[in-house]
Amino acid sequence: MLRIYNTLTGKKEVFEPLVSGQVGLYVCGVTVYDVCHIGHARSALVFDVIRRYLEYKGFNVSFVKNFTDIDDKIIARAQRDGVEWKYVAEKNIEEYYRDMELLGVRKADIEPKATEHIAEMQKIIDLLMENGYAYTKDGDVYYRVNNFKEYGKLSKRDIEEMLAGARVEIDDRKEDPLDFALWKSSKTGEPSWNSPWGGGRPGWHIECSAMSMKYLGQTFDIHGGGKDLIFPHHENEIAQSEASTGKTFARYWIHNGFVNVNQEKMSKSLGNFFTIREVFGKYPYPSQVTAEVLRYFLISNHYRSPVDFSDYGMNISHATLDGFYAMLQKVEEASRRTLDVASSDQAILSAIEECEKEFIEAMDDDFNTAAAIGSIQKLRREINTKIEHGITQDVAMEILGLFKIIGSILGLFTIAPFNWEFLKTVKSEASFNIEWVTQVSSSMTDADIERLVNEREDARKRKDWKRSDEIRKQLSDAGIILEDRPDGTTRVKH
RNA sequence: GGUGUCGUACCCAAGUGGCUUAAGGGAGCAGUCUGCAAAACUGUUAUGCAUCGGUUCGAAUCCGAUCGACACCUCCA
Repeated sequence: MLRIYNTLTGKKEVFEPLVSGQVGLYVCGVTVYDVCHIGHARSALVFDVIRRYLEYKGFNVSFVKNFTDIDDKIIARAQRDGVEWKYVAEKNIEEYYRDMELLGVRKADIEPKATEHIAEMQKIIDLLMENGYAYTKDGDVYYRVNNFKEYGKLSKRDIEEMLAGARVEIDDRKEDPLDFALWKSSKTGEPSWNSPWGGGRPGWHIECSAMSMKYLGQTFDIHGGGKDLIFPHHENEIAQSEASTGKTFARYWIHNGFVNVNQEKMSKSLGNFFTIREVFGKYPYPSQVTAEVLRYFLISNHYRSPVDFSDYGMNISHATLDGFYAMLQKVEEASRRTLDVASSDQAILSAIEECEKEFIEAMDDDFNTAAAIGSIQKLRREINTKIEHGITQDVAMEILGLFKIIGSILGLFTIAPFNWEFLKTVKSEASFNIEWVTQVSSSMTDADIERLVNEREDARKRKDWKRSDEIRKQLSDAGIILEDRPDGTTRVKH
């Protein structure tokens, strides 16, 4: 039984979709005025996992994620750079897709663009005009917040208190400072669409009402986004949508927490701002490895809590994944050996069962990926303990199968175990600060490595420990780690 | 000024009334194994969950106060 924390009620609720077996999921995508940072990555990853889990649970998910490709910031960016606003939007959509591919985030089922839904937006504004929720002023159209009695129900805000805060801008054109624009008249040179209220462009918020309702219906199951969108964006979406339809808009609201740096929200002014691209560029491993490390890092916290991004955190995540991949390598080796019966089989099979149960229990509890990961950690330990005594092929296949399923939900373990790249650690003596190694690509070819490993094996047979250790050192300097197995053979990690 | 979230071991982090005299990971220490390593494994590190009161048969979990951190009220994932 899946339970979801609903921002609207402030409680975890049992999830029951509108139509049994179907889920309509809308997530606010990006406003394409710039490239994505790791905050966007977190949001994308969180909802990627939620979507995958819903699918795993057997729901038929309609996942809609929009692009807001017309907005003040896009226009401002275009003016700053002396390019067409359309170019800014298209360029950043391209960049977005590149980033999402790097991250291994699956595409949504429908990815609509605001500029392709102007008519739908105008229809909603029309309805709002008709029933008194909107008014025009000098070619702009505003939403009359005071008429929507439930305004503030999502962000738990009181209209009176907000006014008392006195930080709302005063604008003579509005009847009330809280009113917000549904439609903005365009100045010359700005993008403009014809409308009953004159040439102009949509205000922020209306695009999400239009696109979500178009593809998922006037009432749909889940609406998500970053915590910062609760107010005003989602509050306004509710006001617009519910006032125009008279029906409940989204039933469950899910909001992910921020990515912080040094306990503070990332922001350009603080200079603690990382784009997805920068992280991939800086982290000296293949992008598939980086993707899993970043993903692991971000989902090892609960999605609603803030998470502090750091090099250290990335390294810890990498080291943890190393543990899983090292185990998977051993299991894969075992799966190639023939062993008819093994005393540990039963223990592992029940550990698998236990893990599956705990994993589902954790995910069912508001997508608790942190606890879910705990369950596979326990299994990893159990497998490592038992695998020394040998396991049968069947059991090895069971293990690999389970990790495949769990991996497909979390977006992890997508790399063939022997292709994983282990963390090259540099430990300082003081604590255990691990630094990113700037250069890991070794000049050694696979043939070189093989030759040295073979030479070392000969040396070990002769009990020439000196030569053996020399070679091990030489390889470790090149970033290749050797582990001697009990049977005399050697595992090569690189 | 208003509103909200949060404060769990050396670090990260789950748990939000009895399953928990607090999961999992990292780090430290002590072992097992090993030619030595590495890896893996075992044991160990919070009678206590910011502080002080209260409610309850029972609280990290509920209530109140205090201290601290962050966020939102303006664009923001």
